[in-house]
Amino acid sequence: MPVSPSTKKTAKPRPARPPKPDLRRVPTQERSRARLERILDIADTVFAEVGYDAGTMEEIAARAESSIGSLYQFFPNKKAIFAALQARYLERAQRLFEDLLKEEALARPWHELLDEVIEAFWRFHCDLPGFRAVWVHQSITAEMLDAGDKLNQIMAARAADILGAFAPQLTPSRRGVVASTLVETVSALLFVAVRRKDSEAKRLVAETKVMARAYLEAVLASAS
Amino acid sequence: MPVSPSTKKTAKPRPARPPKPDLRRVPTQERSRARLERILDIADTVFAEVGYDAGTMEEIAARAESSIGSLYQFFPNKKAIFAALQARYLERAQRLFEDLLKEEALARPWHELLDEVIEAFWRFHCDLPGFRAVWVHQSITAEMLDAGDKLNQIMAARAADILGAFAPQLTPSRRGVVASTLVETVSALLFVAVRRKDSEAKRLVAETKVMARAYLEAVLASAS
Amino acid sequence: MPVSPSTKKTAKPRPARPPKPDLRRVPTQERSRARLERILDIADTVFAEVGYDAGTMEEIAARAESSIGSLYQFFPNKKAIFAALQARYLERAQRLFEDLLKEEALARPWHELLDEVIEAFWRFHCDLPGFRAVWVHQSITAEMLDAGDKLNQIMAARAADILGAFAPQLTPSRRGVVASTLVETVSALLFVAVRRKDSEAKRLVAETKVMARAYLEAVLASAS
Amino acid sequence: MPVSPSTKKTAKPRPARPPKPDLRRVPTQERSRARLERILDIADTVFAEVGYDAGTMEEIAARAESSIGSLYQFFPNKKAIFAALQARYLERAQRLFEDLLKEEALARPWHELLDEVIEAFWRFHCDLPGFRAVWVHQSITAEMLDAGDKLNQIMAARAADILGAFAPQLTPSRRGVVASTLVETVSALLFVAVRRKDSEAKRLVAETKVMARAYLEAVLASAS
DNA sequence: TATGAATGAGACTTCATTCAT
DNA sequence: GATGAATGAAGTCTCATTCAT
Repeated sequence: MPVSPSTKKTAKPRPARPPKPDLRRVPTQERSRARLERILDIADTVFAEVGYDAGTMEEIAARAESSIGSLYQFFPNKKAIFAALQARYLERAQRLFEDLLKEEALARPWHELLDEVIEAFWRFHCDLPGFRAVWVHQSITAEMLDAGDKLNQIMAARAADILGAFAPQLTPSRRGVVASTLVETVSALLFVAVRRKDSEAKRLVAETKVMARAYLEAVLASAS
Repeated sequence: MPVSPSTKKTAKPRPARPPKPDLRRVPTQERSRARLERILDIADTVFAEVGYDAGTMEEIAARAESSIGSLYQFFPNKKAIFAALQARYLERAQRLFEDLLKEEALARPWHELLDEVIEAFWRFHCDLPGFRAVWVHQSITAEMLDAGDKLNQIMAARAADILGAFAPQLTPSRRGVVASTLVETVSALLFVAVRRKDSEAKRLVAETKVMARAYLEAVLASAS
Repeated sequence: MPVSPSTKKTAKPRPARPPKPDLRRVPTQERSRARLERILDIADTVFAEVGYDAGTMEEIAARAESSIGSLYQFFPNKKAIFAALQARYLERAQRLFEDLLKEEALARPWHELLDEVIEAFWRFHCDLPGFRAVWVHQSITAEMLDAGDKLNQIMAARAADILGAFAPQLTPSRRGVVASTLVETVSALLFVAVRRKDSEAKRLVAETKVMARAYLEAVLASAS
Repeated sequence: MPVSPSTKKTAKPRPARPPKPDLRRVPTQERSRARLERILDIADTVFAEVGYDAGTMEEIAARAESSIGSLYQFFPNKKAIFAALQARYLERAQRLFEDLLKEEALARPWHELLDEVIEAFWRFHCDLPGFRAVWVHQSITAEMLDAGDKLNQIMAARAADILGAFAPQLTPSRRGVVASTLVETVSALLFVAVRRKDSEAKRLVAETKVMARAYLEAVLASAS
């Protein structure tokens, strides 16, 4: 788990204008919602192409065929756009796994399930090219770091649950470690895979499955 | 998502000046060599602390108790400093593995060797905090990206060699895939581990070993 | 093993950067001192002409035949320039009164002294046209407000001292009130006078003397 | 009187569009009149709180529970709102003095009248906190400057009339100077008083009366 | 008429890089 | 060679004003 010793808000004596909300205008109108989504899509692409720092607000506005002013009507600042992207990916990934791990899933052999999850996550990566860029950037700014870890943490927690169903012989603590290791490994290998050319990528995804399965079997064997 | 990655105003009419070399003045003098090394050390720290973009030339110069002018006598621009850092890490990592994998190493059981390599690489991460920061940033700028991959590629090549000695039954192509997968996994997990707090990090390193060994055994088993 | 100068992976929990100092680079060089003074002179003029908010950094830089960058090498931000102007005026005004109110001054009839002080302050206003603009702006921003009052307070304190010498029959508290009232009146009337055309201004200054003297006489009469 | 509005570098090459009228739509409807008044009240508060430049149209619209569009239906631009505020204060102040200086007033001793006027003007200041803010800002923009002076000029003219009744021995020209000086002094001191804390403010108002009376007595004495 | 989303000029500020001393 | 003052392009963000609905 990330250290985050910082939950304290530090009790600033400052009369404290509240930190700008991430969304300035909440779009209820159909049209506006579409525009906001469009802006996020563009920003995603831009950040993916040149990175967070080099991606300028002007570029985003221009590509969205919008004006800088409009951008700032939706987001109070550049960071907020990035945060919104992270949130969007986080939500999408969560939904992906929720869809995948319904109750009936647990009825099947675990390695089938494992393969399927890996496969699904792989498609997720492929379909959303910005994901990697946005997620990798996490390490640069301290504030964004925790947000970055969050996804893996959530997935690890879910994986630990599943693991409980399949391998009750593992202590909860051990389950946590194993789940976390598994998630990080798969996550990392898929990250690498996206950058590879197609054939290589496929091979790497396949290897990821082998790796995950072998690891889990080893863990189970040593725990029996 | 809009494709048009080309709206950039780049296309400068500038008639293609040749790219600046990464090192302006090759320091032959003893004193100068030390200074260059010092600058790199500082830059490493700075980038590690605040990231590439937020790390300013002035900050680096100041901390190195040097002047901006001096910086530019060694490096033609900021990117060159970063590139030099990458090169330095690349070289160090290579040397690390060369030291580790001398001929006598091959006489021992492979899983012992594997553990040792992982352990050594882990210490490498711990001792050089800038490593991670520098390496993670790779993904931001296209030019730096390949440089980032290079290290893993080199390590993978070396690992494939070793693998040839221990598992001659694998085809060279398969050896390549397995070695690469292994290197990426270990690399990724150790990256994650550095950010964890101590006890957790240790556990993750241990899991990394389990994972690597299980994977290799699975590969060998299926190839026999 | 590599050198690794700073093993701390601290990632700084930034310790509350101190508020930017008002002067970035303290100019020791002759040349630089002149430049800084020049910048202040220009800024003074600009603010006097169009006011603080409408006076842009670019305008100041351009008129000083300098670049924006240079401006920011001396002052961390626009507010700092304004603060420097206030400080400069404060100091000049203080020096003016110190020069005027040496010990021998007390030997003369008080109304002569009063006339002289008013006259001197009037010349001060005339010679430094920015004074009024800078001082009047005080009321806009809360931070600047106190600074703005400071001058009158200082002058009032000095006036109270003098009053003690000439009118020992007044209680200290009453001396304070009278001095403050006097200073505010003179100050205000001279502020008005600067904006008048020459002949009118002269008449107003003369009236100011009449007013001040009449007030003081009334005060003294009622206190005897 | 200060004519010189011309030292500015203005001289816009713009082919002189006629200045927008200050009021776009003259509200004849009952409802609209109320709304306009409401907007002015809010604007007054906003400007008083944060100053002219920092007070945004959006803030004014929001607080008036109106929309930006509506604002622009009443006023062609921000400056016009400010001008309207000035006009309103001007009118109110005029009315105040008209009420105060009816014919029967001239039957009483002049110093009683003087005290009463000062007292009334003081209450005016206290009741309308925006007054000071609006009036002080006058000095910033040239166009607003003259408007700012206007009030004092009008009051001075009225005072000169009264003075004619009480002190026929003064030449009309002298009467003008004295009246103007008096008005500026009282005005300035009351401006200062509003910023003081209550007890001090009261004392300063009292001193203002002393000052005004003493001045007038001195003037009358020297003219007899 | 009323609304408030959209616009974009323009403000402040940073920082890589140059160059005179 | 060393220095660091000077430069100015470029980036973020604000806000008066317009205009389609």
